[in-house]
Amino acid sequence: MKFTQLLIPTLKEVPNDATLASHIYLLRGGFIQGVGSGLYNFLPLGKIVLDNVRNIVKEELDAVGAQEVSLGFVTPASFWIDSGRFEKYGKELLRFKDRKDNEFVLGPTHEEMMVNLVKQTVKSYKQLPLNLYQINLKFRDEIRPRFGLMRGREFLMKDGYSFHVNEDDMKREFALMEETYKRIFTRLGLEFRVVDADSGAIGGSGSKEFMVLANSGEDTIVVCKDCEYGANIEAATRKPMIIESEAPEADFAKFHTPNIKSIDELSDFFKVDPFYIMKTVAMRALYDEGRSEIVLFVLRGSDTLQETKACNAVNANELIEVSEEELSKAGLYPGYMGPIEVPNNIRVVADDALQNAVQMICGANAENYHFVGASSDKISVTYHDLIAVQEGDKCICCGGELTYTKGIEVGHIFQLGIRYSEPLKAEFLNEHGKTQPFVMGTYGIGVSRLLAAIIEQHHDDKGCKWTKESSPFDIEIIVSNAKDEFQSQFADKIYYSLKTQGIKVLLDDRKERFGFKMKDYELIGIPFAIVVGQKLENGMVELVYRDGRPSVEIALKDIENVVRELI
RNA sequence: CGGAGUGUAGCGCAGUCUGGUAGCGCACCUGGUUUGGGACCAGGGGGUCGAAGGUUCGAGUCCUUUCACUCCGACCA
Repeated sequence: MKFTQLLIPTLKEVPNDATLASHIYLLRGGFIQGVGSGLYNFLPLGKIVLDNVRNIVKEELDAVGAQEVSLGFVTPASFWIDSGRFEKYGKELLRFKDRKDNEFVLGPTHEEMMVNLVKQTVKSYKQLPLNLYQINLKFRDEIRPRFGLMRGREFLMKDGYSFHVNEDDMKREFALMEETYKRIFTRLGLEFRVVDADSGAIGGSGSKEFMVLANSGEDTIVVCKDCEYGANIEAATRKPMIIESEAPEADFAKFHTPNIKSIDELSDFFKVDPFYIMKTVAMRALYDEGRSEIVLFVLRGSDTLQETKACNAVNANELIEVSEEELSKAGLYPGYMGPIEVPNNIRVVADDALQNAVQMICGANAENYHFVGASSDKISVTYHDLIAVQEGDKCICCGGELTYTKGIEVGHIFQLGIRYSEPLKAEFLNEHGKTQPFVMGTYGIGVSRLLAAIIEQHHDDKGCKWTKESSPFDIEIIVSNAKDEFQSQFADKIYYSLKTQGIKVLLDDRKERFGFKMKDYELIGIPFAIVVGQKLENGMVELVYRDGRPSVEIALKDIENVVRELI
């Protein structure tokens, strides 16, 4: 394409609402245009990149037997009522009515639609397995859209769903999707990590996230320095801690501890490691239909509570903080709460690390008193993994040191099982002629988010640095002085020549000064450029690398070979 | 939803405190000079000052209401 024929409105100044590199450069480079909170138009360049990413996703999925479909963006509310998500999904679900007062939903994800599609068309085990996907718009009325394409309300997502006769076959497909996703992100030139994840609102058992490593990422992930282990902080586990300092020894007793409330104060007062103190965190758990209760989460004083894990442990929709008034109304004393002699049958959940714990100190649920010599046989609770893994903890796989890093979630795959097929009565006849629900998996990729992720990982202070397969063009030709007939004609000649060879070329034929065009080239971020300039008279052009390598001069006769080499 | 902030030309901003002819830079149009790192000169076009109401002889500026957007916290591809 010729620059003069393309709409590429590059911006010299930073739009004031953009803070993140990807947001700034995508706007400045003329890839996208903001139209409202979390809503963007894709301009010609942005659309080309989006299609590149989309095509890679499609190619890889088709290659392993998945089939593309396209589901309606507007979905009847009845589907959502049937699955129970009409209420549960909350305000993110954009609902509206048509002229006849029928209720509809803009699809935020398409489990219901896809299950319905398959339910109507697949009746026999002979038609399985089946993996269907689409690459389509989604709309989620996010509480707080931000960071440009990173978290829009309307976004492009690839969502895939697989249907199987049993768990084993679903797990086989799940593993296949993991491998396929790795190929997709590798082709896009991304440095990423596959991590264990929490399943969240979608539900299901095993789930894995694909994280693009970038400091601006919104997720904290735990990785092992010595092995492949990686997990979202929400799902990360560790090797049980071993403490060197001795456990205190005391018979079970109530101990006067006036004004000694925090773990630190207790640790000082009793001269024991926080490891031997029980920390009790009170949270209010919210359930469906407005029900809620106070729950006490108990863990070792050396640990901190991971809220997502805690939320899952009690099957709540959400955990919120409890005010001091609510606590005292419930008969609880901040600083003196504990799992023993709990008032009013308040629910208590303890961390796995407290199973069989002895010689612990914990709040006595009485003001100014703690118990000493407490052991887990004194308490009747359920045990769950509740702790947030800390940097420096030991890897559960190999014992290596765990550290934190930041990631952008670009893919998430789930083993759903019969979570949707059963309530929606999506069933088939198995080989024994018996009715059984489909065993499902579901697989998502944030396609438009990938554009942001690529730039987050590949940019400098001048602009974008698109990776080979994502770049809108393979190479750019810059005419140094477009009014110089000799330069223009020559640039034109190699432009057409490369183009006929199937190379995607952008010719900057604008009548602007050299510096102006170089700045735009760097901002847009195509991997290579050929500068046709003054040296042309000596039979030379210049090859510029966007990745920072020094440019080199090449002879005219070598241009095509060099270019073919590069791409 | 809680906290903070911003709405003035396509973009970035000043003007608002202290009411008195709506400005600057970039971009855009015309002509000319320039042409290897976002050129220069001259001329020009473009605004219901987010919206509604009020105070006033007079409101971008003061008052009330409202809308939108952005940033910091709980959700997610």
